[in-house]
Amino acid sequence: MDSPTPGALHDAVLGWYDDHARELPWRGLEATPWSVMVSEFMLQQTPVVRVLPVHALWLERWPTPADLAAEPTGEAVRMWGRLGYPRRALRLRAAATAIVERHGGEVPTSYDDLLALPGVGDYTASAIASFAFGQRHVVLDTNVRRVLVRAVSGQEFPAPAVTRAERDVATALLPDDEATAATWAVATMELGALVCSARQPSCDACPIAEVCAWRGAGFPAYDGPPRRGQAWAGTDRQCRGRIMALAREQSSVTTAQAEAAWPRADQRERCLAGLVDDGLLTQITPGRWALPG
DNA sequence: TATTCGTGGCT
DNA sequence: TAGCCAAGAAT
Repeated sequence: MDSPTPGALHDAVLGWYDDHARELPWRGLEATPWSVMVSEFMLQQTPVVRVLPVHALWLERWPTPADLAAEPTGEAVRMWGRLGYPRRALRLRAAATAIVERHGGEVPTSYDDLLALPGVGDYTASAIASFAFGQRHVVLDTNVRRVLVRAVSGQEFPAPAVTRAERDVATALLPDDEATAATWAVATMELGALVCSARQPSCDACPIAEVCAWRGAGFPAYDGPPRRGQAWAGTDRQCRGRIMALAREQSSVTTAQAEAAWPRADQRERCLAGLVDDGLLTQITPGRWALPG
């Protein structure tokens, strides 16, 4: 099978996106850079359907970075709800503060300035620069990585961490034109999210199925290094989650409530101390904790 | 580079 | 049903 020309690949994916893109609040002409930025923080490791209602609440309450920066960190954590990884709420508020202090309250437009913000790594900086400002960047998230490794390399799943080869492939495929590159980035992500999914890809609905190397090779199973699952039962994360759920629901958490939520003493105390150390909780009196005010 | 860090739906 | 997985970042 001949390799497709980049132009043909672009046309197929961009055409598919034009017909099948979801209408999301952080897309479209009315979306501000701040709305895009909030969405990118929330979408880190969290599905779109769960982000939608929380994103709406945040943008209604804090329509600008300055609005969020003016609030106590505990309010950000409470409004984060059950999205998970609540340190993202702290980082988003810290990023808002940095935007006020360093960028006059406007979300910075350059990749380097974005990358310097708390909670912003390579993916998020590229995504904001591309989606909010229409710039040309390689945007390598889990969806794009899966699409490219399947279509180009013929493997079911990408390696645990981004490889040089992956980035080279993504760079080579990035359209030259700035606006087209930005649409390409969101289109390849959308293709991975809606069609080229991890478990049950809908190859019959895929615009590049005919040139997909993985499909062409007969869908060989992943044979790379084992991908570590995330342990949950009995972990500190579960313990921390229980305590944070109490803190969000109530004005404070007592020792007795924490004991009821997590009987194992040494782990409970370690997690409480860790949450305080992370800035997610404050010990307001001996034996009583609350979200930071 | 390998771990850690929430939450919940899906198969 | 018990994993697997979801627009990652920080350390």
